[in-house]
Amino acid sequence: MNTRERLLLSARDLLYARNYGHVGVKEICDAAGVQKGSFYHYFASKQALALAVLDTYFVELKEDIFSRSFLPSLAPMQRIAALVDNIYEFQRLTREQTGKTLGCPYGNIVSEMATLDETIRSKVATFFRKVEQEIQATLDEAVTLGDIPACNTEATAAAMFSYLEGLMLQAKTRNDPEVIQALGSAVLTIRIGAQYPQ
Amino acid sequence: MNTRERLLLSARDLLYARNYGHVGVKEICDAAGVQKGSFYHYFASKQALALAVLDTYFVELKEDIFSRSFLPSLAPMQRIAALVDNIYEFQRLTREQTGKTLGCPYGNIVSEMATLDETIRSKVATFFRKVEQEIQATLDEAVTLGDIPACNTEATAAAMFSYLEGLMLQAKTRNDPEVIQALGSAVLTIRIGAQYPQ
DNA sequence: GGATTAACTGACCGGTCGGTCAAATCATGC
DNA sequence: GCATGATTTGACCGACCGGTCAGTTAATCC
Repeated sequence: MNTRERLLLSARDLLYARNYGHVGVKEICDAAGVQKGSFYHYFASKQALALAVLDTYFVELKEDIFSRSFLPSLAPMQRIAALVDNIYEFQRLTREQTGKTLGCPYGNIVSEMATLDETIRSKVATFFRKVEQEIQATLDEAVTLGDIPACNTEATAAAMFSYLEGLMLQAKTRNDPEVIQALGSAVLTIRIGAQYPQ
Repeated sequence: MNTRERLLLSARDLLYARNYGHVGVKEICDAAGVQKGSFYHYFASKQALALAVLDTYFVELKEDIFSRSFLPSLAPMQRIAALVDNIYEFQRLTREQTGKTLGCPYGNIVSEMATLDETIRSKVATFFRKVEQEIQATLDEAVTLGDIPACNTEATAAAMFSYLEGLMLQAKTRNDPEVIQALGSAVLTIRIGAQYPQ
């Protein structure tokens, strides 16, 4: 594995576990077996590294979870239910491996950095929008199929995603992923602008 | 105003705006017009200061918002709607004053510190539970009055609160409090364990 | 083989971190 | 006036921060 990739992998794990401000460049280098000088051969700054981690590995994680949730074989609303299951499973796994429930990688970094680094904030904001659009497309399909009454699917998708972020923060706060399973089903009850009573 | 109080007030504002790891003891002291030595006369550590801020000013903020939401003159579910309104109003105000949407003070610090400081994590977890209990009591009242069908009010309260945390994270991510108003009404649609179709 | 460039090394930079401490100053009660 | 304890001061500590840089090594190309 090349140097740049080793740095990105170490950074991914350390940043997710302990956040940007609490992880030093030296620590990332040590974990990757790389000298500090080499770090700055591949990345212009610590911030540039963090952006690269967001763009590659954190996005990869989202792709992985989404591809296992948004299956054509499932009915639209079942895909959203599967998304909750897969988020739960991922949080449960990291809890098993690290002893800590770490929450959402994107949610963590944006909570920490939104007011301090506009580049990071807007990158996460764009990422969030994309996720919401995927959920919205699923809701549109559900409406078309008549599975749910017509509603404001854009707003409902944003609300559902906000709820999932809230759930992951709850799980991190309690250091217990089970809350995601216990409360996850409610994501399906969220509705904005429903045109008919349910 | 005495020295300890000045330190707490400076810490409250700085910690809320820029988070624990990104604010130094010296900066808090400078803002309060206090020497560093004096700081350690009143607080054993930076962590102790943060805990004191949580216990006093952040709790005070919550009390303030809740007392203006959970009014006996309002029907139970209207109180929850009022809670959303007051959260929105607070985020809008801080955005107006600081140019940034700062999100939930508790959510921010627990997102940053949950994996690094068990004392802080459990304090926030306990605080969250209390908030959920207040919401639950309101839901119980709504069920008793027949305003909503019976449901698992404990789980529903936790889910509603998670949603509110998610909304505040969204507002911070977009640096725009309006999302709280746009999506806030959906909190009333969240339901877990409803015994009858709505 | 010689030149060029990429990759890497490790010491070093100024500055900041949380925290300490002995001494000075202040307020209080007797 | 004097003693006592609370409060304040500001210099100081070692560790660490993100980042730099001159120089070495390794790979590539003509």
